Amino acid sequence: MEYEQLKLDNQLCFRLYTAARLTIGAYHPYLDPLGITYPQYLVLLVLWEQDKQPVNDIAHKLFLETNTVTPLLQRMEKAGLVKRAKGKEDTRQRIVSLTKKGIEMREQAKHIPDCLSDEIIQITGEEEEFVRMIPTLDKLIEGLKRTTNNK
Amino acid sequence: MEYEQLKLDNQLCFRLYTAARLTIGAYHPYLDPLGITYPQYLVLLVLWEQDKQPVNDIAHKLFLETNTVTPLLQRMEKAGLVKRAKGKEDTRQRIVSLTKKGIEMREQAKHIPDCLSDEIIQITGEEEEFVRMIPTLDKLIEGLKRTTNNK
DNA sequence: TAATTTTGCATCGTGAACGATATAAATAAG
DNA sequence: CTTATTTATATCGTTCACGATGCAAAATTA
Repeated sequence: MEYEQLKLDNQLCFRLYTAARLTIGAYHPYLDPLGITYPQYLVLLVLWEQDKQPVNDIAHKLFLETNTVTPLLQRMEKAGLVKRAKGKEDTRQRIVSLTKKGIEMREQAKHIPDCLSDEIIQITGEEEEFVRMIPTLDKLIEGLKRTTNNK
Repeated sequence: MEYEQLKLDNQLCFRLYTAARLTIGAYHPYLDPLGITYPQYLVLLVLWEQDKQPVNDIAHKLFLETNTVTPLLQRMEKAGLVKRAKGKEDTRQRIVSLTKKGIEMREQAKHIPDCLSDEIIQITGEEEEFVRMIPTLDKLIEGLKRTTNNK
C-alpha cells in the first residue's frame, strides 16, 4: 500500500508524545497538593541536587531553552519556591536558589518517584520492561540533542 | 542516600517527556515547509486513514481532549486544510473532512516517516532497539488511559 | 409527554514550549 | 582603547494541553 507508512500505528514519535503526556498526567495527584506543575517539579529536582545554579545550567540539564525556563522560574519565584539573584562574577547571570519553602518541599516530594513506580507496576503488571527503555531513550535523547545543536 | 530516588537520572517520565519533545523537533524540517505543526500532522494522519470524522473520534484516536482538538481544527480550517460541517443524524457532532489542499498534502507527506526512520538510524546507528520500545509504550499508554478514565 | 441526565462541542484561563527578537554584559578583535 | 562579537537572560507572539465551565441536542427516565 502506497501510504502504509503514514498510518498512525506505525509512528514511534506519536507513542513517545502520548506516553509522556499521560505519564505526566499520572503525576497530577501527587503534584497538585504541592501546588506545582510537572516542569516545575523538574526544576526542583535539579535544584535539590544542587542549589544555586544559573538559568542556563537548569535549562541545559532539562534539555529546555532558556526562554522556556525563565518564565517558569518567574512563576516559581512568585509562588515563593525560588529566588533569582544577579550573579556576582558575571552580572549577566541569574543565580537561582531555593527558598525555605522550596527546600522543605523536598521532604513532601521524596515519596513521589516510588508512588509512580508502584502505579506503573499496578497498571502494567511489571516494571522491568519499562526500566529497560531508559538506556534506549537516553541514546535517542543524546543523539537528537547533538544533531539539533549542529544546525 | 535518603533522596536518591529524587535524582533526575532515575526518572523514566523525564526521559519520555524529553525524547518526545526532541523527536517532535526532528519533524520540524519536514513539517515547516508544509506549514503545519506536529499535532496538526497527527490530525491529518487520522483523517488520511479515514475522512469525515466527528471531533470526538479524532480526539479519541490521539488520546487528546476535545478542548484541545477543537481549537486545533479551527486553526486547520483557517489554513484551508479541513472543513467542519454540522452532523446530519446528530446535530451536536461536527464532522471534520479534508479539503482538496488537505488531501493533496498526503502526497507531500508520505516520505516523512521514512525520513525520520533514516534520521534515527543515522543518529543512533540502529533502528531495531527503538522499534522494540513500541509495544512497551503501547502497554503504558493503554494502562494509563484506563486508570485515568476510571477517575 | 415532561423533566432529568448525558453527550458533543465550544469557550476561557493558565502554564508550558519555542522561534524570533531585544538588551546588557562579557569577551574578542582591531 | 574602541569596535565587533558572543553570551546570558528576558520579552513577545503563536500553538498546544488541559481543567473548569457553558450550552444545546440527544438520550433516558419519570
